[in-house]
Amino acid sequence: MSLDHALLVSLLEKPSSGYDLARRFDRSIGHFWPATHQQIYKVLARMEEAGWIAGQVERGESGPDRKVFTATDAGRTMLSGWMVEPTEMEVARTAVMVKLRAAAFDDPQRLLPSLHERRDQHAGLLDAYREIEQRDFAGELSTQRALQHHVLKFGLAYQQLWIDWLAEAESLVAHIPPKQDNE
Amino acid sequence: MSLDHALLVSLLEKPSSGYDLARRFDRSIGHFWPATHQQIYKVLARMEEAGWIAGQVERGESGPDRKVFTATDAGRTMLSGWMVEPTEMEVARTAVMVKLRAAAFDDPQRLLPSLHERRDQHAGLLDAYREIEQRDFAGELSTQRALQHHVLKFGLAYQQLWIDWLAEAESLVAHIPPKQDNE
DNA sequence: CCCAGCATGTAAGAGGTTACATGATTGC
DNA sequence: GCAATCATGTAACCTCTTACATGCTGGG
Repeated sequence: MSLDHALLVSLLEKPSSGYDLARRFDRSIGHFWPATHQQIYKVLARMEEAGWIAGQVERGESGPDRKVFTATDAGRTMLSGWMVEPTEMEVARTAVMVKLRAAAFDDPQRLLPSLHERRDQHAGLLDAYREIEQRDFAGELSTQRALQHHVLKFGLAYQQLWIDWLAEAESLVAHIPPKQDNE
Repeated sequence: MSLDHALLVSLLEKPSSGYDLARRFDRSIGHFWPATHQQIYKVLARMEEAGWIAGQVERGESGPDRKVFTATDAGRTMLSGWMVEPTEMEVARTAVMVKLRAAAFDDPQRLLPSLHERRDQHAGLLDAYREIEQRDFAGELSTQRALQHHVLKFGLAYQQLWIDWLAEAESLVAHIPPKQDNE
């Protein structure tokens, strides 16, 4: 139930409407906690009722109205308590791993295209992260920025890990004699 | 909907009852696709109905009956088709990242204990993986074993990544002047 | 006698995804 | 006139988690 906390942090960083949050989630924090607008609106409503955030409707002169949310003191307190709780390790469900094991019961070479495609995707993300780093995290950083930068560094290292691992996987799979009866 | 495939692979590796699978998932494949026995029984029933696996009840002389499942040809075909489909990148929801960003609005040092605890957990997993590697993947390996080994290598690198990143995070957080008004 | 392990489930609920809905404005 | 963008939702569905249920056996 931690989309709540991600949204609260986002609102502390900058008061926003649900629509704003949905778009920002596509970029910054959404890389580590993705959410759709449907989810976001629902959680915002729940949090407003709980008193953790307060919404104020802004009349739109040109365009529709927007409801801008701000974190309340109660929300800040809640977040502060959550922050120090031990974080249970979230489980990774990675289909690629299952496929690698499945390859033992088929011609492993058939995996090559999807492995390669997957590697391209990670390389694309890595590039995107690098651009963000260049653009937003060069030179001296405030505390807030430094913390955000460290989060980004995890992303960089994680994508690199995938790229390296997939490259090895491709070469491993490519060198297996095809069509052998292994079971 | 990929617990189906994980179970199928497990059944190809060795025909088993739901109970067996639940216990094996705690160790091997469960590190990359965890599942509880409740889930497993339900999916097994669904897959049997679909004809991907076949169950045979073994009367237990001492102890309860067990229903042992085997992958069918249809199941094998299904798996083979799934294997070559492109794997969409699964999203990582990592609460620690949210907490790091939240720390900018609180005293960051309060994060230290949970970061350290978390690092211990990853170190423990790393050790466990290393033991598995020593025990099960030494010397010459069959195709099946080699593939499984590569999956394990991802786990090793992943845990190491976390450990390094958390260590850096701790030192970053520790060196921030406490109680400053950053917002 | 009680607890741990074997073996199989049902049921309720939380969280997330996908599809669908509405209504206004700006740009081509 | 039509598509895209702004802005906010509802509804159905799937997956996974957590709690509860049952009954039998072997060991201390």
